Amino acid sequence: MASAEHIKYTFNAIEKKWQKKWHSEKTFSVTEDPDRKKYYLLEMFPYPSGRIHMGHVRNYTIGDVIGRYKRMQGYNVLHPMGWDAFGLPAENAAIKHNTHPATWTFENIDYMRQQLMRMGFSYDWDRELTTCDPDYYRWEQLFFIKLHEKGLVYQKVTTVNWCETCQTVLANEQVINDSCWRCDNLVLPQKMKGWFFKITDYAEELLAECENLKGWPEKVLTMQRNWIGKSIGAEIDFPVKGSDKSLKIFTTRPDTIFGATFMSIAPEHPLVNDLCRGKGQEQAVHDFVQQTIIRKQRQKPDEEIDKEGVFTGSFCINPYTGDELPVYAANFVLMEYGTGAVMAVPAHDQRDYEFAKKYDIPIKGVIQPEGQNLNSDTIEEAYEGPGTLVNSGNFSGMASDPAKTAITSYAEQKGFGKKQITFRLRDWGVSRQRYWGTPIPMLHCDKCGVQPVPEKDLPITLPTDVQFDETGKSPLHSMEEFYKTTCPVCGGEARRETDTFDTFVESSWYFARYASPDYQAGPLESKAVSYWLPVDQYIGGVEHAILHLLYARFFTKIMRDLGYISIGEPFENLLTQGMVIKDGAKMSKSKGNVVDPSELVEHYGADTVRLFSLFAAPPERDLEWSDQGVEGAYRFLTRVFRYVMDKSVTFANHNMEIPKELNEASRALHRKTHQTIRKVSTDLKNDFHFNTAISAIMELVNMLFAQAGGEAQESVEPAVVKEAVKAILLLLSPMAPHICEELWERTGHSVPIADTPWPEFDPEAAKDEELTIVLQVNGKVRSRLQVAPDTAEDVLKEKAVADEKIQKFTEDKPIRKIIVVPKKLINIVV
RNA sequence: GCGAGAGUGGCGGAACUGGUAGACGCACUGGACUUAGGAUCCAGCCCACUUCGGUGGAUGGGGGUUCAACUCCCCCCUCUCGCACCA
Repeated sequence: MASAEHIKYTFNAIEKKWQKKWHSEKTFSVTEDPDRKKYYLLEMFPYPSGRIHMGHVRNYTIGDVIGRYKRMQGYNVLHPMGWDAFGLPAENAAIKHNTHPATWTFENIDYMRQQLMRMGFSYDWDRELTTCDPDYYRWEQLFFIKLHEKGLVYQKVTTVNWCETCQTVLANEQVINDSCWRCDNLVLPQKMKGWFFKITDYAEELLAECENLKGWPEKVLTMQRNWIGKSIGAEIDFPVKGSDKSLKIFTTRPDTIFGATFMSIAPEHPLVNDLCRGKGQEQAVHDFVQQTIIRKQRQKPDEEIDKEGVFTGSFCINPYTGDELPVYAANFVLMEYGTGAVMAVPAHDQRDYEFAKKYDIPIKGVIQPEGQNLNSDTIEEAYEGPGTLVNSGNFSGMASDPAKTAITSYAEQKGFGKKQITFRLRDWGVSRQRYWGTPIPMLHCDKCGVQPVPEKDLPITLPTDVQFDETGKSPLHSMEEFYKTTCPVCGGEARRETDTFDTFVESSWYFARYASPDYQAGPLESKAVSYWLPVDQYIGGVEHAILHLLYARFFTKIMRDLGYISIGEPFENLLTQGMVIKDGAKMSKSKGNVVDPSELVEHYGADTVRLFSLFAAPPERDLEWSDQGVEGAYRFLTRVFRYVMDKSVTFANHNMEIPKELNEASRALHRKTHQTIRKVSTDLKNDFHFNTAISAIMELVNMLFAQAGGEAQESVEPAVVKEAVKAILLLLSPMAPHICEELWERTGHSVPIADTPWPEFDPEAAKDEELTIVLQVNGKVRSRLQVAPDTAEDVLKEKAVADEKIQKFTEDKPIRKIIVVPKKLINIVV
């Protein structure tokens, strides 16, 4: 019997021992090996904000289990880690603490790297990359220049989302409820010049390929589809009466065009001034436009505003009917979508209906729903469904769908319209007025205009000797040494672009760089990327369902079209893990419910923290943190440790064969062992449900304790116990690797568990000797039957009917039917 | 408003293609060991009734299909997330 001291679970020493070993022996470093099947596993890399939080721990633990499991299955597993190191918090911290963003960032990285290592994650640290490293972002600059050549980036002045607090522009995707995604302050519209990626050129492909992303959660795909927002319709020109101009509208309902009774245009529409000039409406329109714009800014996120508008004084001619339609500037028409002008059909569009009622505009029904009689004088809401066209000239009598095509073709023939597909997706604005980011490799020459920086001059490195002031403005804007340059065309004086990239650019391609992180001759080494890509399993939070994942998909297509890679989609399978919750709310400093991973590791060890975050909930669901639950995970590991240490001497000294003849207790354990291997293997393979896998292992451990405890029981064959313990250690090792390696070693294994193959179960051994057949009478459980698995159906029926308890319920009632579910149950209907 | 997901003991969560509802863990209760126990081990633990053998009820609510429903269908309620005047 081992001494108490000997069996103490000294997790701290054990974990550090193995972490050191993994590090020094480069256990998890990999290289391309064409003879082995690769598995590229990736978790979303962190922003180095200071310390890792529970969300990271959960995300990376899930990934680590998969990585270690795949590795034991013989895959060549690439599992890298790095840092999304550019971003605004570094600048804010720099101003606040009077330090440099780089200093702050690198200190955080050092600290967080050590935290991750302390968790025992199986990363290939040789591939660690940091996006603020010029060796990384230089390739981003190269992409940009190449895309500029291809016409896929351009500069334009637009109304952008400006965050006053962050002193920068935000992409549409970064505006949440009209507020900044980072600081939560209200975002204001501002006109500004900036660089854009033509992501809309890829809208169709990004949408279509959603169909092929079989390994993605439907929820994420739906969000992406909605975000891209494809609408098929028509663009029609409505001539302005008494003018040579016309108003271009977009509609998805050309079949309702005969029902148009007015036009509405966005307050910001460029024709607004022309339309009201000389009509006596200038003042009214001007006031309305001003008022609407101001109100839009002040509007609260969820507020539904009343539909309002003002007559511009002009009329448009409906090219189908010749009707004169009054043109209104209306507050609900969006300049950013379609053409910024719409034809209004109050009978068949609820918004137009409300507007028409308010301003007393006629309502004209042109779609007759099947089996109803729509009377446009009495309807109380618009009918938006399909139907048969009425009052629609030659098109009357047609059904909505064919009418859409017919009416559009007519416009095409006559030359005043065409079929048009509109996307909700906007081009991606990437200019940020910030310092701590990748410099945009462009310059402006007064003579030659905007020019890309020549490839040979790359990278444009971010200067480090900069001063910050309280305003938060980027120091680059006033830094002559940086922006003063010469024009590559004429050699004259030129001004370098002082904006930097949106940091989402860095995270849009890092997964590809991991394949060849140190490659100097280009962004990607083709041999390496063609071996490793695509990512087989990507894991991260749902909060990136649109932003990051859409950009990464876009960049993959760009890199493909630039010839760097041959794949079109970056992530084969996507797992979006749920949030970590405490006391019913997301962990946050303001709520005071944060749990610090490092404190827990200190107290219980990394294995316990890992085990609990896997056990408490399946990965895709939110995880409710429970301090007592952690205690339970710790208790379990301690139990395993004590049990194995108790037997370790026996195990280490004997290579035991399992005898052919076993007593009942031994057979039961042997069976349970193989059933556990089967259960854990399927849980890990199918849906990463680690919680049920762990509970299966717990059951096996419980059985060992139960058999060891009872004195009256027959003794269990040591070889069978050894087999069970081996299985427990192997199955548990991806989740709690340190303790398993330690016990593995102490039970006499010289090859580490990480290099040991995943166990196979013996179907013969896993087979139940006896089955419990449930006996029901009229669907209610009345008794149970123990039978051999191969018992014939007639015998089963016979036994069931003869069962004492069953007889109580069936006597003097005729048996109408007996239903037999093989190996499960018998239901007797009386 | 639209779209997606979810509602199961005191709690986190199990339940394969319809077939024993509540695995496993936490909390709780009792016992053993003990100077002590907040360590460990064993046992109990959905609710109600009970002659302690059982009986009835129970997976948000209501209805339906079926020999059999947490699981399938219809209606309703609640919660979470996403989108939100997208023409």
